[in-house]
Amino acid sequence: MRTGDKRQAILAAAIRLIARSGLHATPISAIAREAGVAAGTLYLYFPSKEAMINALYLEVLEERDRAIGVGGDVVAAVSAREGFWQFWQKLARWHLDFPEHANLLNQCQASSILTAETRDAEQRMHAEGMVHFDQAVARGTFRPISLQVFWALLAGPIFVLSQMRATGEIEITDDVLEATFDGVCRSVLEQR
Amino acid sequence: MRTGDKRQAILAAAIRLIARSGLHATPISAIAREAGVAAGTLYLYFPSKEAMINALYLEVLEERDRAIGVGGDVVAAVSAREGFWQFWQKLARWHLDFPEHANLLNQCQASSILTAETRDAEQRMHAEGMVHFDQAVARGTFRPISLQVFWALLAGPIFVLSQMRATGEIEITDDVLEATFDGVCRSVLEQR
DNA sequence: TCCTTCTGAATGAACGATCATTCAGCGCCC
DNA sequence: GGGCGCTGAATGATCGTTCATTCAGAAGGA
Repeated sequence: MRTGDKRQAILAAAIRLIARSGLHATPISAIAREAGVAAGTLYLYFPSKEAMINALYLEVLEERDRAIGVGGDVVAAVSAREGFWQFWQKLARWHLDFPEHANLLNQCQASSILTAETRDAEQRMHAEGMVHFDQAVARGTFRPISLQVFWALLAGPIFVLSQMRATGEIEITDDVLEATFDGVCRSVLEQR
Repeated sequence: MRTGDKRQAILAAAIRLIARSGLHATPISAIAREAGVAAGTLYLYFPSKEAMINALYLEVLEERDRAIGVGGDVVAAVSAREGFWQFWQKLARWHLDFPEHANLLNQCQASSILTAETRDAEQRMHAEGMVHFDQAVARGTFRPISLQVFWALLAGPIFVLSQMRATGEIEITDDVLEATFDGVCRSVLEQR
């Protein structure tokens, strides 16, 4: 087993269990058992449970950012809608392909377990994405709205669909995804 | 103190503490202290902590449904956009006026603490809202999309804005609300 | 009206279970 | 044999839940 594999095993186990049982009902002992390590091993990699969850949150966030790219799709495509689709679809697919990861982000954000340092790190991560957004607005690709409203209109529907599917309220087909994307386009894209 | 006041005091205390500390870090002892009752008193009103949270979830959900009405606004207004605004704005205002309540819904939904009975009860609550939606689609008020996609496009942005404000990432002004609503209208309203 | 009896809501100390965390010791590889 | 990665039993704190006890007030008789 390579160095660092145990760390990844612990984080992967934590994601599975937190998604299955919730943050409130996922003890260290269960995470260690699921990861196939001893409880004490966890404290070789993280100073505390809270620190572990914060590290997990940031790693999952980075994973998602890596999966959707830095936003280069929007600038490199033939049409505004096509470029935006590439970007939006990656974000949606990630949330649907990794429901446990998406759920972890949700639980962490809502439960006030994240420290100020974690939130700062998140802000710094998102800072580079803003550059692409400003450029796209200046070019007339997006309607002139603030970045926050833009993100709410773009990502909010994905989060709701993802959560609906987690509770079995809906099955996400390509039709559903395209219908949602069509709506999102109308809300944020400059119609010409 | 009237009969039932203690029950309400317990639920109100639970909302405050769960929003402040998270579901994972809110013991019965703290809820009882915050409510000004003994720990044992909690078990006169609820069979267990889990049952208390489930009851709390349903009551907050009913409270929200009561605040936004049954959807009569959409049918009774002079214009489609005006009627939809009345409805959408109530939903948005509720989430912004009661951030602790909104956060509770979020934490409960994400943490798999809700029982199958609770989810069933929620489904039954939402059933009546569908009737208005179907009528509005038939009348040509809304674009022909499924109820789930409609809800995702309508409510998703509100949830994101509400969560952003909770973390201090944004201040919600009337401008922000109107810009978001404008986007939502473009995505779900039939443009004529 | 006054005294006695009864009721049940409320209490909070106590309980066993379980939690996060620690650390002395084990085994493995250089 | 020495150092390192890892173990898992031990620890004290804290958890959800219980229940013997309290006591304010309702009920009823004289």
